[in-house]
Amino acid sequence: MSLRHGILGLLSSRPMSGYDLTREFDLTLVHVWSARHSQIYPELSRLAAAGLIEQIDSGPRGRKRYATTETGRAEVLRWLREDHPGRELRVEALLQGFFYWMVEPDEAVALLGRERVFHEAKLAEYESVAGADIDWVANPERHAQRIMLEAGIRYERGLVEWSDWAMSEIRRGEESRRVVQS
Amino acid sequence: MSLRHGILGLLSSRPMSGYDLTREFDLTLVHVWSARHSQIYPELSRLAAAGLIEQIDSGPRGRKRYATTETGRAEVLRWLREDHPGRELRVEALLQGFFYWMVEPDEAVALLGRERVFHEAKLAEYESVAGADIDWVANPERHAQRIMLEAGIRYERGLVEWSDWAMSEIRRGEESRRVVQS
DNA sequence: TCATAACATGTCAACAATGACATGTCAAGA
DNA sequence: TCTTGACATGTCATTGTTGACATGTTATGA
Repeated sequence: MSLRHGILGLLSSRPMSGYDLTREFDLTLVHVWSARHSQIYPELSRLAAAGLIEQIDSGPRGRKRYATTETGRAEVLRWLREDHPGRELRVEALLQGFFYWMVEPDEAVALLGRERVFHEAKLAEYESVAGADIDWVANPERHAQRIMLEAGIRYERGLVEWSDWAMSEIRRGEESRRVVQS
Repeated sequence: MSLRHGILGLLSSRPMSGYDLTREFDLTLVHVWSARHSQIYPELSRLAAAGLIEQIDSGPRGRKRYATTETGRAEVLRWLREDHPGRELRVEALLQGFFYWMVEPDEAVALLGRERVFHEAKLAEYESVAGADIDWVANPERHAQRIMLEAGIRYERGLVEWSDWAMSEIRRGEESRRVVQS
């Protein structure tokens, strides 16, 4: 249940409302863990009931700000130190790759081209954030963000390069089977 | 709903039982999309009811073999050509990275070291499969598997290299803040 | 002969996640 | 004055996923 820890982690840096948390998930965490407001609000109630966070004040428009409690911060640390964090991947576009053999090589190459376009755009987006005029080492929190951004950059760059490799590999396979057959 | 398409894709290569499918998911697809037998069996019933697959025979121990129907194969192709395959990532270990600032630099480095160990082992595993005495281009299906294996190799290698980079980056940040402070 | 392990299929309660629906506030600018 | 868009919080039905429970078969080798 990482939604809980994502919220707890964000609230450890500063008090936030459900709305703020939703925005934060959408802007940064979404790249590794997405969450909608419809999941966040009920979880805030549960976390408050469990004593891991508490509502510290109310603002205009019914805004409710929450902060972590001592127990809540301890729970994030316990989670960070945990022995077996989930590393499981679940990517529909990569699942599709296993079935590229079902289409003609030309089309498989086209599908890979589509992947390349997507990952190249993502890469450009990340690189522009990384290149922005920000003092990334000013504080440890921003530095952690920069480090995770780098993971994203390398991930996307890896997939761009992989797409290229895969396209040429498909041509190579096609060629090699053509030769064997004749 | 990619479970459905994973099953349909696997059955497009050869008829299989729920047991076979579970094994296949566990051996290969698990790296990008996991599924347990408790999810597979009910889905097989639904797919059969929808006319996308059909039971072609029965074997010993109550074994039931299924094959795709024409409609089923068409559905896989429709899915492959679909405009917006999900590329969303959800990796708990990477979510944790955003909160590394909550622990001391030494501990953050240790946590990254743990990640490095994990990804290095995964990488070695994938590389040993890739290096096995297999004719990967013999047929398009195996070739697709090799291409996806390559994605895994690059993904894991990327994370090993990223871990190294991140560890040195944390040291650099620590140093730079120490200098500013003094 | 018997134990074990792999083969084989299923159900179900609990939990996680999504997308749609629902409601209302406040600031800014036309 | 009014409209629009951002702010803000919630619910709920449906669907996806897990882990535990349940049951029985067949081959292998001790």
